[in-house]
Amino acid sequence: MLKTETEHKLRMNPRVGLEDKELWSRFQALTNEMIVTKSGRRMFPVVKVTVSGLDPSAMYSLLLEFVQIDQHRWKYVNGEWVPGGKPESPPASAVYIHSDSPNFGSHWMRDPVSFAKVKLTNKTNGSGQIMLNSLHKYEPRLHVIQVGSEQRPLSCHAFPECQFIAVTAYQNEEVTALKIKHNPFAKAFLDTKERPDLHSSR
Amino acid sequence: MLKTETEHKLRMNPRVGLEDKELWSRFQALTNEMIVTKSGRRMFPVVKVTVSGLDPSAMYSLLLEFVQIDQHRWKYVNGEWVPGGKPESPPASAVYIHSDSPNFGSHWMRDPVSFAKVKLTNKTNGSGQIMLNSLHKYEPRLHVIQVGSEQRPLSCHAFPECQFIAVTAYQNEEVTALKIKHNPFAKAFLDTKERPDLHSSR
DNA sequence: GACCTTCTCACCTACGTGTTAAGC
DNA sequence: TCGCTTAACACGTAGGTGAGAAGG
Repeated sequence: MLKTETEHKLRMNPRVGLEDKELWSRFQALTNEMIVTKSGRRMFPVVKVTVSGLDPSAMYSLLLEFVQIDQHRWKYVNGEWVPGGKPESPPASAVYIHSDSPNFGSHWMRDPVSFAKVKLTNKTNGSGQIMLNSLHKYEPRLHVIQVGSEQRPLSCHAFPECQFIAVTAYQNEEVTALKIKHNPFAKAFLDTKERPDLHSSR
Repeated sequence: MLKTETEHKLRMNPRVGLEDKELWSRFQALTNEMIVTKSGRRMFPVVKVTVSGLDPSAMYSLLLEFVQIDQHRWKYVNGEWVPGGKPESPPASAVYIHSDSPNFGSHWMRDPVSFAKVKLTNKTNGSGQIMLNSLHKYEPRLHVIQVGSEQRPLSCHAFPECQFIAVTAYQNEEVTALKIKHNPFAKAFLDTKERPDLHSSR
């Protein structure tokens, strides 16, 4: 069953699944926002994927690309995101290489692959950080690349549930509340930002 | 100059250098000790090496092996380590695979390679931790392995300066004092363990 | 003035230290 | 008792949060 010809490996078709889809969908319903800072800010939720269909003994790299999915700049007015203004020139390629790269197919398929450490910025920074235009809309896409053999992409998988607008400060307070509710690092703000429909004492 | 034949790559001779030799030597002079715990304990100092002489485009893994260098169990008596008792059966192979593995020769040669995250234990634990026999003497050795092509070791480099006795609690208080003096994580104990020949009044 | 960005801050998570007392 | 191991602990490092004030 397991052919070893390079020809066979190149034809393998990776399958990709997004984890935490329910949480992502709740942010998507509100129009998600991600903070960008000079020194780089992590994403929350985290893009986390299950991968299958790779050759266990072949070598791959996993890349997360951030694609600006429309031309206009966005603006938050009266509780709503509306297109407006002139678009910024799209920055250089926004591609994060997963730090486990390169690695065997068996490694990528063993456990879900987390992109927790990717950092978003609005300044040209030291390597490893992703520069985005503030107030523009992005969609993350996963690329699986086989090492050697021309490095051409084996597959590309888009995550529409993970679309977001890059911001330097949160605009929609419902987004803020949902981030605080689920991100352990924001636990300090749990008391003050609880939804009014919950027990608000204490 | 750069031949691409596999035959050539296999013949390349990696060169390895140990960093922080001066610090390691100071511990060696006292007979170094490393704590082992159930949940795993990091080493201090950290084994850190510079690597050169690899094929930049070939793929390698770096392994740190802990070799039990003599048969007897050691005992700390009257400020001295003396051999004694019967030796434990040597445990299964104690080999730590650097988490950047596998990677290109260019990656390993770009910056010094740190083994800061290796954890030493005295219990059979979840993977990734190195089990050692307490009160036995060990020497770390670095193996450079080329991926594919039979996985046979390209080179093996021993670090006699890094020999240590595994312990569950420090025996020589001079070792303790030197660890506290240089390990940032032990800064809480700097006041109480200062050498008497230094200014001891804050 | 309105909008967007930057900086500092308190407050967390997460975990690496040797100490100490208890366990065996 | 003695020797060795374990677990709880206080106190650090390192760095991820949004808040809020200040800057442009």
